[in-house]
Amino acid sequence: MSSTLGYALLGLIARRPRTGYELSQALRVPVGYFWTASHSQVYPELVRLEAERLIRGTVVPGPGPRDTKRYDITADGRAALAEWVTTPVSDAPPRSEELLKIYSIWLADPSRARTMIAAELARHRTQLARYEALATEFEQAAPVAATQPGFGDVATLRYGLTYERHFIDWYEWLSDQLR
Amino acid sequence: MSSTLGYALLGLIARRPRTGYELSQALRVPVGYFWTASHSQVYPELVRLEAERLIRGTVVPGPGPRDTKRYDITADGRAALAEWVTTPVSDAPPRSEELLKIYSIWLADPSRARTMIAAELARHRTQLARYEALATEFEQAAPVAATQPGFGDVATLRYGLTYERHFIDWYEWLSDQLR
DNA sequence: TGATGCATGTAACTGGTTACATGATTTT
DNA sequence: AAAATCATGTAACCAGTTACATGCATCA
Repeated sequence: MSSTLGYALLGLIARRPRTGYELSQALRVPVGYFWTASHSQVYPELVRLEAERLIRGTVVPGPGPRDTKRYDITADGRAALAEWVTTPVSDAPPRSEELLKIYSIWLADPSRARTMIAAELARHRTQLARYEALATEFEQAAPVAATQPGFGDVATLRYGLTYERHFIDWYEWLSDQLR
Repeated sequence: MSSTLGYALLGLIARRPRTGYELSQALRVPVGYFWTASHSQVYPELVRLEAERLIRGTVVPGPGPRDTKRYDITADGRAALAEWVTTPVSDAPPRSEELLKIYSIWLADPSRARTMIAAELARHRTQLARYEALATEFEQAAPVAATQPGFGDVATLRYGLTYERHFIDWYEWLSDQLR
């Protein structure tokens, strides 16, 4: 196997069996806070994963009008996923359009630049608030061991939280510089 | 105009005229620390930018065997770039394969997980050291106004620096959790 | 009766990566 | 003599986005 999307799907199915529709819905919001996909990507990928015997689909009567297919992970799928998570990530740095804009911010009109930065700050503060609300929920629940699925949620949420805080700090510094 | 790559190129050319080859070289290392491209993307994009009169190319004798084309930004190009940098970024969250792996780390063999995390920590520490060396250089130079090209470098480097520190803190927390 | 949700697909297009191609000059 | 650098392109492929298509059930 190869594609990152495939592993994103395996990661979801490994937690509990799901239908293609449910997986498509889940991927509209970023999995682990940093991966999205559209349903037009999901359905063909599920076909590929099943062909490779990493997941198994069984037709069940759906809650909607049509029958639906519920996918479950196989032993092979679980092994493939467990192996993938510990292989080194590609060393290509992540792309950021946001940073690329700041690279050329020096030639923008200063008042427009300040407006733009204020808008980005607001956006990141909203996101931070969302993460903080989730974090509060998590803290009230029982602590999770590192071998429980919930650990993935806690760890990625913690990253999201500090990621947004760091972004906000930086934008605050930036808006200071433009004053 | 539209493509992000086009704006990355404009951002470089706005600082000083460059040849296609020089631009390809510059983009092998991420511009603003967060955007790369290969030469096979750069050359066609330069043709498009010139067709839109955002840049102007003049043939000059190159340092190598072939003649080369040196591109300079036009008034239109500068205006397009200045406008783009203050328009809101797409609200799609950035993708991160790294985070997606952590989302499923719970089902990995714990000792392999620890090894992987140690490797990622080392990678981020190396990157941080690189950024810190650059930051020291910048601090020794004269301070730059927000309307000077150097401001883009200083601001993006500052982001890179805190980004890596934040990543390192998070991985340290993570390796604590796995112990 | 019109919108929303359930449910699954295909097609066209865009952006990016990898590989292939060519050929002169300079350095080892 | 071979490798690296200069210099610029094309082609094939892969991943991801947007749009198109269908049709039933439920709710406002």
